[in-house]
Amino acid sequence: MSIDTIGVPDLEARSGPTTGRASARDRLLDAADELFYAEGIHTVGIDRIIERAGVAKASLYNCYGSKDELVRAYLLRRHDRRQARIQAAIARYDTPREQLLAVFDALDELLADPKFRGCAFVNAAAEGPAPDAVREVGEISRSWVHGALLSLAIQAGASDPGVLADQLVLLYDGALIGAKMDGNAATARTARAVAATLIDAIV
Amino acid sequence: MSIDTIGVPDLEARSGPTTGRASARDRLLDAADELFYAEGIHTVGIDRIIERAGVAKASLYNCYGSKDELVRAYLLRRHDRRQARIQAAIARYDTPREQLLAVFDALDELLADPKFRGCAFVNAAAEGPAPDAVREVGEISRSWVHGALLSLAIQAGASDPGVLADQLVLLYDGALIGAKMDGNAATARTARAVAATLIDAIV
DNA sequence: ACAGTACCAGACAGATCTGTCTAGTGTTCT
DNA sequence: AGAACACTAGACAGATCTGTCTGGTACTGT
Repeated sequence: MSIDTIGVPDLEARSGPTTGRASARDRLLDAADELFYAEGIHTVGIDRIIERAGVAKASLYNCYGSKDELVRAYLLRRHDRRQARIQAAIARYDTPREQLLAVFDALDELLADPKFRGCAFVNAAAEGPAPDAVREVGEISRSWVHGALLSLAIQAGASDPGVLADQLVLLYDGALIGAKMDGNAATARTARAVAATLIDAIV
Repeated sequence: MSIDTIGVPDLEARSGPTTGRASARDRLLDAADELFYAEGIHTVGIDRIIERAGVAKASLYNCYGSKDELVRAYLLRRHDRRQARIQAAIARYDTPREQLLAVFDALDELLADPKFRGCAFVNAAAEGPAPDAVREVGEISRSWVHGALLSLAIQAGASDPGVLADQLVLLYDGALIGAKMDGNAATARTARAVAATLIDAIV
């Protein structure tokens, strides 16, 4: 007890802006992110999360109100990361063609991560009749991806950009599933190759 | 009670070969199939299954030993149906090219079914760290699909049939996911169109 | 100094889960 | 008639789940 109490000021001096440790809210989100993604939302109970976060149960319900809302926060964070990853990949290139293919390069990196366990939105939706939070955030993320690919397809001068975007989303999904189910990280490169064929054919 | 008892001989006269009602084992598998697929394995408890099957709990454990083994039977049945569906689609055509595309026609029919809730194997795997039964049957089914496509790709004279088979599996997976997540049954036709492009390009 | 805030520790309620066990019913085969 | 069999009904154990509530600690701003 006293050791913990003494430790806090040390951390405070070293790192954060105001508080030393991350806030209970942030630690909860970190723990939820790791556990939900690795083991599934249904499988992971509140108790495991608060234990890993080093947080009292009351704090969880103070910060998030319910498990469902914690799930929403978890998925929103996953979406933020996906968005950032794809935008960063796109930013590395200048032409729409290269930018479209860069999306699959980013996917390739993702699949190579040993912590990869599939798409968080697909996994969450597959666990059963999805609560509102799961459907809503899933829809947000999927339509964002579709929109990003559509926008690039238009810039690439595709004759039918809507069709191309649908095809590329299909490849994106297929690579994610294949990598998860078969443990085969090469699916992103397969998808990239098909994408290149489609882009070059349709433009 | 007596009404049920009287009803049995009637059913016996009408239908089944030896017994009137289907056996407890079969009724359990029917109930498990519907409930697990519609709502998820984790979500559906034993009690719901035995209630729908009209079967005593002891009978479930007599027939299957555990919930996990019932899950295995459920997935094996799903695999059998998938196999039958694809084989039937292939049997309708003569040329390998048409047969490959027929796989996606069969998929199209599947997605149009209002009961469609995604791929049972993907869903089961997404619920969390998968028990042996889930991993084993999932692997059986996925490698069977891959093998079927590979065999057709060889017959079609593809220069690199392994690559083509990988690409087609990717499209198959992508269509399944897209249809589930976006409620868009058109993904099978999108996948079919891409498949046609790939087949015609590579052969 | 003191109120307010953020947090921790853990008991508790009420529901639900898998799996076991007892006891009894009805049919079939010999 | 009687043994074997498949099955039903439901209590029960033991674990686990979400969410609430009490009581206490430590730091912050005034």
